[in-house]
Parts: sequence; C-alpha cells; structure tokens
Amino acid sequence: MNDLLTFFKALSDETRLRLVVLLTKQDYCVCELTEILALSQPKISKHLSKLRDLGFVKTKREAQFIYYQLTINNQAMEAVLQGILDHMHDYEVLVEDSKRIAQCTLMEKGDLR
Amino acid sequence: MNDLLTFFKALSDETRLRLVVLLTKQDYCVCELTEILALSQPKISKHLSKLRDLGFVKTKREAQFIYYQLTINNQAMEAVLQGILDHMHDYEVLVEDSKRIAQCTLMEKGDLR
DNA sequence: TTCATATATACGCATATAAGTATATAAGGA
DNA sequence: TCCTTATATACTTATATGCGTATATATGAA
Repeated sequence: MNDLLTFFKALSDETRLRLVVLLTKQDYCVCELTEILALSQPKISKHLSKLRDLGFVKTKREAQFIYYQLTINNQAMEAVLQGILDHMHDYEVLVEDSKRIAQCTLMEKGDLR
Repeated sequence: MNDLLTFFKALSDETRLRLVVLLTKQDYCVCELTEILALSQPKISKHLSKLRDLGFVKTKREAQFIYYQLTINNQAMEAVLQGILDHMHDYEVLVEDSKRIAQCTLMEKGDLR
C-alpha cells in the first residue's frame, strides 16, 4: 500500500496539491504552472520533479517547453482525486488557480514572457 | 486549505491510515487497536494522539479504557475517505485488519489480556 | 494501600522535507 | 556563435517526522 501512502504524502503539500488539481484538467508546461501558481520557477520545478519521481506525472518535451501530464492509473487514487475535485469549490486557492487558467490559456505563449 | 493538507499528511503514514480506516467502522480503545494492528502500544498511542491533535479523532474514557472516535466533519475529507473505503479491497493490509476485527469483537475484554 | 493493566509522554536518534539562492543545461533565435 | 528563455539541480539551512525504549499517570481489583 506504499503507492497510496506516497500519493497522500504527495498531496499533503500545498504546491503539489495545486499542481495535481490543475493537471487533472490538461497538461501544462513549467512556465505556465509558474505563472498560474505565481510561485518561483525552482519551487515549481522541484515539486514537479518530485511528482515525477513518485510516478504521478510524466513529461513530454515540445521545443523548449516541457509539458507535464498526470499519470494516475490506480483506482483508489482516482477515487481520492475525484473526491477532491468534487469539493474543490470549498478551497479558495484552488478556485483562484482555475480562474487564472482561463486567463492563461487565452494568452499566446509569447505573451507569457 | 490547510485542513485538507493536514488530512493528507495524516493519511500518509501506514499506521495512521490503518487506524483511520478501522475507526470508520466503529470506535475502538487503544488496546483493541494495538491488538488488531499488532504494533507496540506507544506507537499506536502516539499516532492516535497525533490524529487527535489534528482534530480527526476524539476520545471518550470508559473506566480504564479510552475509546477513539473518528470526527471527520468536512465534505472533501469524507469524499476522500469514501474513495479509500471503496477500494480498500485492493490493499491486503487493510483487508487483514478488517478480518482481525471479527476475531477481536467476538472476544470479551477480559480475553484481550 | 499495593499491584496490574491501560494509556500517554519524554528522550535521543536518524532521516526526510521544504525553502531560497545560485548555477547548470538545453533549446531557439539573431 | 552569442544571447535569451525554459527547465533542472546543487547547496545550505531550518524544521519536521517516525521509531524504540523507558517511564509517568490513571484506573480497577485484591
């Protein structure tokens, strides 16, 4: 059951929880996530690489961008994740992140910098 | 959202996850939990007191026994917990714990010692 | 009151974790 | 090739975490 424990540990950090929730909607590259969460790039990168080490996301390079994709393939974890999504409206931060996606996805990549 | 993060941190330890899952069925005293999980009493006590400090369980003394009761009163957490329960069959340890309950609840308290 | 049981806690140790700052690497464009 | 941007990682520091062992406290029974 270490996989499940590890999943909970991954979700017990605010930055990672926000990242995971965002990635349930679509893939994002590091600079987009940095923009949406408004946190430092090393901080985002470190948490993403932790999520990758733990096997919860995978990466795909496209030119200079590295896209992160959620790779949860476990029923218990999916159920847990769904539980969060069903109640994310109770958590201001998560709601705000989602709002910021809207702005972000309207931008061209060039406008991000 | 600290409450949710704290909840995940609580569940990211195997002993605590097992305790929480057990307590979803009914209240137990420390010696019963020690018996079911087959772990040292201080270990069980420490994790229970951590769960209590975090507000996820409360205690009720009955003679020499102290019963622990789950006190999750948050929709997101309940949803997460339900997600685990729905898939606990995938986790041998949790299933074994449940089997050991059956033996335990048949015993008289006197037989436990 | 004395003993046994139930439970909690303190201590020491080893390890893990997160953060910030600085820097390294890789890719694209001029 | 040189510069800029995207991303990863190293280093340091501060804090947290879990464990085992020993011990303290509370309750009931003899």
